[in-house]
Parts: sequence; structure tokens; C-alpha cells
Amino acid sequence: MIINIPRGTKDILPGETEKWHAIEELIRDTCRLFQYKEIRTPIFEHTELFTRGVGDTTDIVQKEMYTFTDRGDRSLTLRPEGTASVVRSYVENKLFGLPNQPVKLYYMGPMFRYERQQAGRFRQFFQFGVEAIGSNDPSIDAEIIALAMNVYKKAGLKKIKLVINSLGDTESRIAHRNALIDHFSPAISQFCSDCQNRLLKNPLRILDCKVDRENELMAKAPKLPDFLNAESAAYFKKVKHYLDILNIKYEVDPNLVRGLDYYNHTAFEIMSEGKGFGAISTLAGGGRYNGLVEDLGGPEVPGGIGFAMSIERLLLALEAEGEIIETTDSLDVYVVAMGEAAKDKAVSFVSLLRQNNITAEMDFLDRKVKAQMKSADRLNAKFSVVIGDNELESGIVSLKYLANGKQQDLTFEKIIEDFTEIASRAMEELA
RNA sequence: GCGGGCGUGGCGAAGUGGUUAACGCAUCGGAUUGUGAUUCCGACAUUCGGGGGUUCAAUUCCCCUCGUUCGCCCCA
Repeated sequence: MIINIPRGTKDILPGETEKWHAIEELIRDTCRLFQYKEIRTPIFEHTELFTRGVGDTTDIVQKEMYTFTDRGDRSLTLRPEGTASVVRSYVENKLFGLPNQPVKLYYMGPMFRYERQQAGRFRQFFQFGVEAIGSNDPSIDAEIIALAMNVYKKAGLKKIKLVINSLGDTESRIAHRNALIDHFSPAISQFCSDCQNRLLKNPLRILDCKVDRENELMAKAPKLPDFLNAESAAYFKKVKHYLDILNIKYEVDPNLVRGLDYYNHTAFEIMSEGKGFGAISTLAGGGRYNGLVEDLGGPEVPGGIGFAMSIERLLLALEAEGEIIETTDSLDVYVVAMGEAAKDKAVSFVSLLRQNNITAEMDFLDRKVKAQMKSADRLNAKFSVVIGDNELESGIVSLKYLANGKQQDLTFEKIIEDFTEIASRAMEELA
């Protein structure tokens, strides 16, 4: 009886991991350019962090959390998203006291949500996220968005779209919320059961409903932008202004509502427009969360803003666009051995090559020369070397350049000494 | 939580109510006793996710189950 991988999870195997490395490297480089520093928080937290931070009316908290009780009878939850943990750490470690504010952080790691799997959706998925905490300057909103767009651009994505909206401050949101309740209440019975539940808890999310999208009340619903107070409207205008300066195109979608409770002011999503991407097109989402630090027991500080993107979806989107990720993994020398004595030599020679930073491989199945050569070919080795009795006696081996089959007789020592030169000369000859 | 598709060798994939379960790739051996393309020859599923039923007979029909995948809600 073999044991299978849990539903909704995935093994990332060689051939695929190289792509992940490339993406991760690109992300770290970008964060360095933008001066965001990595933070690593635990993969599980007290359940309360998420119910309080993310909000208990959200889908995440209501039906998607991996919650368990540990041996000390504590309720813990595998993190469904990153922001709550980062803000918790910010408060707990008093990062608000650091001399340089805002505090600019990034994280990468697995997140967990109990959902049915489909294309681009997993129970364990990998997010890269960024948070800038401690500034209410709209230019940092734009910087955060720019960082995300930058990653996508560098990865090679072309068909992406930035959608933004402003949820406004608390005052604006309450005004809008009341208007929504007044608008939908009289006819709420004709809406789906989800929406009926949303009416009082979080009427904003009715606008997000796909089931009742066609209902005529939807189109006539009070629009958030009409309820933004002067301050909120000015803030949003500034964000757009900075995006313009950065030459980042965007589409304002007044119906864009993020699924987490802590958002206010700027909200945005980056979507893929690539064909064959599946039903889910959101690559990244984020927004501003003024007040979250206080909600989680921190002092009154300027607000924060951040986003999270899924690495799986980035890879999917790249594939949909036919983009190939360049990976650098090459084999310099494949050492073929014939017989016991030659194998001894092969073991030591391979080791010596590696000590000299030359990637080397050999056969571990005692196969025939032909089979070993075939391996060399399939592994895409640059060179092969065959060691047999003759070579052991003379100390001279034929170094074969597999691209054109040319061989040259050299001592073992010479190969090590001049490898870089030999390789570049062989490559030139080919060209 | 709800709805659809699929489950045949390491992988991809045909197929039919009845004893030969195609083919392709990969792998291994040989033609070539020490050299990778190609070519040729040969080997490679007592078995068609699991359980039950119908039948003289089931991989093929029915039921259940498990797995997987896509979609809905919602999101990354």
C-alpha cells in the first residue's frame, strides 16, 4: 500500500526546482534593489492571530484554515497568508522602534488553505509577499505595486494587467456600507444565500459575488468612489499620480474588493491575461492596512501596505505565455570507466574535477561503455573521458567534446589545469 | 460544500462482453568484445485504481469506493 501525497499538495521535482530557484533569485534581487529585507516567521501561529487579523467574516477564517490543537491544548493554525504574521512580528519585536521607517520587509514561503484543488489553486502554495509598515505616504503604495510589476516583468510576463481601487478610510467605508445595506435590503431575498449572509456582516462583498453578477441592483449599487471623503479621494488620486510617474498602467475597478477585512484605502490585484491560463487569473493581490498594527496590540503608527503573489501562478502564467525560464545547470565532464582499476581512477578523477570546480559525473551501475556514453549524451555533458587499461598505463586520456565529437589527448593533470581554456576553445571551434 | 471529466506497463496512449491487451517514448541486451545521433534485431502488463454485482465469460455493463483533474463559491 503506497502512501500518496495529501490532496492539494505538490512535489516539486528536479527539472522544476531549477525554475523555482531562478524565480526566487529574481525576487531576492528585486527586493535588494528596492531595499526590502527578508523576514521569516513561523509556518503556524496562534489561531487568534488570523481570526483577529484577517477577520472572522472572511472565507479564509470561516472555511479555509488548517487549525489544530497541540499537546498543550493550544489552538494553532497553519498560516493562510503572510501579512498577519509579519505584523505580529513587527509588534512583538518592536520594529516600530527601528530608526529607519517605514520598515520594509519581504517573505517567501508556503501558505495553507483548505480548499478544493483546481488549476492554480492548492492547499499548500508558495507565496512571495512584501510589507511596508509605518508610512502613510501614497508614494510607498506605488512603490509596492512597482515592485510586484517589476518581478513579473523580469520574469518575462507580458500579458498582465494591474487593477486598482480605493476602499477609503473608516469613515468612508461606514458611509458606503450603510448605503449598500439600504440599497440591497429591500430585495435581498432575490440574492444567493451567501449574499444574504453578507448583507449585514460585510455588504461590500456582495459586489464581488459572481452568482448575482447580472442582478440589476448590482449595476445600480452605490459605488465606493462616490463615498470616499475628501481625504481618501485625495489619497487615491496621489497613488494614481505616482503610478503615472512610474509609468505603470492601471485600470480602476470600483468593484474590486479584497477578501480580507484589514484592507482600506489602496487595494489592487494583478491579473494574467494570458490565454490558456485556467479560470483563476489573479496572480497577486494586496492593499493598504492602516490600523492593523493597533488591532494586533501595537502602538499607533502610520499604516502599512503590502501584497502577496503566488509562485505557482507566476509559473503557470509564464507557461501560458510560452515563456521559458532560463536555468543554468550544466555538466562539464562525464567520466566513463571500464573495469575495476579504471573505476578506482574514475572515482578519484571525478572527485578531483569537482575539487577544481568542474562539474563531473560518472556511472554507478557498472554499465558498458556504450551505455555510459549514452548517459553522458543525455545529461548534456560538454566533455566525456574514457578511462581503461591503456589510459591507466599511459596516464593520457582522450577528452571528447561531445558537440562535435572531436577528441584531444591530454594528461589528467592537464585537463584540470587548463579546463576553462580547453572548454572555451572547443566552443569557439564549434561556432 | 456543490457539479463535470478521467483512472490500462516507468511515462504517454489505443482497445474489445470471450485467453495474442495495439502503438509510441523510456529502459535493458545484441548487431559494433573500448566511445553518445541514426538504423536493425530482441526483452519489457498472468493484467487494465480498489471492492461488490450481472453473466457461461468482464479490462470492457451496473453499483459503491478511493484517487486524480477541471469548474462553481472565494481567493494567491
